[in-house]
Amino acid sequence: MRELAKNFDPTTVEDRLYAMWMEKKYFHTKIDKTKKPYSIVMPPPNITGQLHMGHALDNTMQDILIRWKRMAGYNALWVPGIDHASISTELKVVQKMASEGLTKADVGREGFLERAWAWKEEYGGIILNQLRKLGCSCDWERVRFTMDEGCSDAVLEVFCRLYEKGYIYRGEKIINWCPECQTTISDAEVNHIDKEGAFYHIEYPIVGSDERLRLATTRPETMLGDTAVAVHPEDERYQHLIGKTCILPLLNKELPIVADEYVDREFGTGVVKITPAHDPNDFEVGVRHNLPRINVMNDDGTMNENAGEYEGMDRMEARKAIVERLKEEGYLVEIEKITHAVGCHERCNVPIEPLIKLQWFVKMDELAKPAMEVYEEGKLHIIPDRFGKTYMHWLENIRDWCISRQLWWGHRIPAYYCQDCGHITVSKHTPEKCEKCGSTHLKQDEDTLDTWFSSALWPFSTLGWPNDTEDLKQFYPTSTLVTGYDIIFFWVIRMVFSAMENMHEIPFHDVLIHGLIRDDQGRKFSKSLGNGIDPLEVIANYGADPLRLMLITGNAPGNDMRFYWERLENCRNFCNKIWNASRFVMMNMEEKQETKLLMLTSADKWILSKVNTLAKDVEENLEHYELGLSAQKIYDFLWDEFCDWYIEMVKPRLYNKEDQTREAALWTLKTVLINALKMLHPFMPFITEELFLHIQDEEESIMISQWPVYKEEWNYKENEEEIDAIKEAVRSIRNIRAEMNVVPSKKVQVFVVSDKEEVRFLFEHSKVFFKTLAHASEVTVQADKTGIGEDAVSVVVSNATMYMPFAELVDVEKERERLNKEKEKMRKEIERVEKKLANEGFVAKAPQKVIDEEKAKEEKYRAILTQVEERLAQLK
RNA sequence: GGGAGUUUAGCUCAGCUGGGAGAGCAUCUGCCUUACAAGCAGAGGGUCACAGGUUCGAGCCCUGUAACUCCCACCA
Repeated sequence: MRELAKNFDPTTVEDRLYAMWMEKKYFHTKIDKTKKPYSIVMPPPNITGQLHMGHALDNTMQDILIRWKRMAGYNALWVPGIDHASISTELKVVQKMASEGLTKADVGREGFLERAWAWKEEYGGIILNQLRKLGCSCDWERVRFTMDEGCSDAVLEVFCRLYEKGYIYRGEKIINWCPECQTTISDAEVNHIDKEGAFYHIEYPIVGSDERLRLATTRPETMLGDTAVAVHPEDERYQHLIGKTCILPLLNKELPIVADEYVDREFGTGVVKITPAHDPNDFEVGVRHNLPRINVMNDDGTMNENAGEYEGMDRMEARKAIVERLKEEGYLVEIEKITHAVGCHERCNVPIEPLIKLQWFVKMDELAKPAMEVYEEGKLHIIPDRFGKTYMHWLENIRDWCISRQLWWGHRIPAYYCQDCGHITVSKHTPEKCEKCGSTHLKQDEDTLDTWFSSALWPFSTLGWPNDTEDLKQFYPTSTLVTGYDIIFFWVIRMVFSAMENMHEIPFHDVLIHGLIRDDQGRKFSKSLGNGIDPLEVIANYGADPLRLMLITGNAPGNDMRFYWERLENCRNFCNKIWNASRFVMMNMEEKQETKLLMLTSADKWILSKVNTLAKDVEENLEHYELGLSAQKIYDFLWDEFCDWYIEMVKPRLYNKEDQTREAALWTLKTVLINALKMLHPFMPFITEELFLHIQDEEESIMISQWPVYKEEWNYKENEEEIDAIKEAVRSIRNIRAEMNVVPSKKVQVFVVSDKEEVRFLFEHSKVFFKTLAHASEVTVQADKTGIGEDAVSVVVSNATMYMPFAELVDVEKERERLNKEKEKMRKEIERVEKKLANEGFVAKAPQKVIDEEKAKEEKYRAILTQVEERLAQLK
């Protein structure tokens, strides 16, 4: 048994223990058909990412579940992995090349990919190493990467299958274009940000009339692509204009005035300019009215040849120029300042440009149905359940998913275009010739797939699909997916429908959703605010265990949480507390323990009973994913019950080597501590392992030790009641002493008076607790007040009155006042209970248990009142 | 416009199926008591946002109101 340092120092244990766990291969999971499987696939962090608080929370939760299930005898598997993060990584590599004066065009596709892979090799694993610092017990022999061979194979397989079934198609539709990143993005990647803007009121002259049609737009530059003006079909103001034409200012083009339900009569002037090539709604209107689509912009956000004299200008410059010109020519009648939501790319915050492009899409309506069904049928659980609404709402309103990206880093779309007949061959393997005309002039699509396409397959691709692997048989569907609410629509939904389509089975049974970690002012962590807190720094300064505990306590499931250093310090202090408690236990176990018949005392049985109840509660909370509650209960048990009460109660027995119950005390200390440490291990893996290895030598690691379960033989209800009575008495004495400013060094005699024999028996055998816990010099238990002078202060508890003669310092007046206060309090309590018990409805309808409890209270209060009154009478 | 969440002690938040309001931090008092001052003992502090309702009983369930937050959405 090694000597423990006085304080817990995480830096000296964490790496050593992690290395030990690795070496003993505890993280590696072998398939064991005799055990029930429990599996989690880790949400793969981006290879561009650094570990942040969100990862720390997400992975702590997963590690808790996995460690718990592993100890509880499950065949527990946690698959780690990383995501290629197409767009972020591509940007990083482009940036790096830029510093060398190179562009993508300079190095070409092959050269670029070489650099990207090199980048991945260099930086991609960093975040996984950071997870090790956190203590994550993933199976590192199963690390996957979204672009590794197997995952890539799964991607191609799914693409081909969906294409064959008609769920993947290529079409010319209006998509979200990021002029900055030069790629399409999906609807989910667009953030609507409120921005200051203007509503430009413009007048379009009616052909063959002096009338002018006034309309308002936030994007005047797109008027160059207008191909109609629309009004509501039932709008009385404009009935006479429907079917006529108007003149598009600046271009002097004639535009039809069409009627369409889309127009809101109440909004603006009730007239909308229709630009099918630059607005999704206008696009729809264009389809209904067969309008031409005129694209006036280039991919980089500058105006193109259709913009006439504005060609080459940036879209914002063009806006200014056009507004200026409209003003000059008298078409602009008003500029109204407004704030409106502008769709921006979530990654670069540049306003997206709706453009019509030929892209690949996943047809969603059919695929979404099974994903909704499994939730509605209760096969897929979302915790907390309120997020089920987010899930359903998104699925109900889902639109086709644009999956092609104009990027090089990613899974290249397996579509091959025949240069002769134009036929598209979609195939996992590069086809030698066109499947239609046999031509060998084939050219593969240049685009890659949305990153989320591969992540959507993660639960089964990581287990070996499309091969029929043993891992899939044992661990699929996975048990729990842990992720933040901000990612439900990006990922969770896509995993569910992908699984339903390809596996015909849900990807996971439970989805555990957590919130965001914010700074102490409630703001999101962000680079621009510079308010980020690096988990690795926290770990270096405080340890991984305090961080983990802090992240999961004091927070309701799914709620956001603020990062407070004070809370972290408190968790660090808790580490120190259990460290020292363990140190205390060990200090007393120095000599070889003899195996005697144990004589358990009430205190021993009480704490055993408590730890037993704890096991039951913790299990129940964990089953319900109430991780924070279970951790809190272990914390409270260890600090309050075990340290503050049991250890203090047991000290005299330990210090007296002749004590008959000394061995029982040691055994109980050790047993209870080990049980509590085991329960705490999933939450705080390092410190619990370190202490466990010091305290016992029966098991080789806490990580693979037996999880504590409730035992009926440790249910000592009577002893719990006894010790509770002692605690109440001790607390009362402490209270009085503090109130009267009696210093701890002053020992005072205590008389315990009770006319009940069994109470006297209990106190007679608990004298020691008053001496050690309540600074009593001598304790006398008796049936009446014989020999107790008037100068004693009294304190009344449920089953006894205690008297303490303080000799010189008792002020009878003050004592009377105090007792009267107590009397009044009891009167009120009795009144309350009486009222309750007199209520017929209560007696008739409340459960018997509650009624009995109330009756017991009444009895107790009456007893106290009687004793207080007796004492008052004595004082006179 | 739709949906969700929040409102509990000075601050940050718990409170799991309705049965006498809790924690951490902060404040005040007394203690370096031989595991721990990163500690121990004690204290103060709350109309559980507001108004109704259901119930024998509501912080918890229902309705409405207010304030704040978040998500979704094509009002040009």
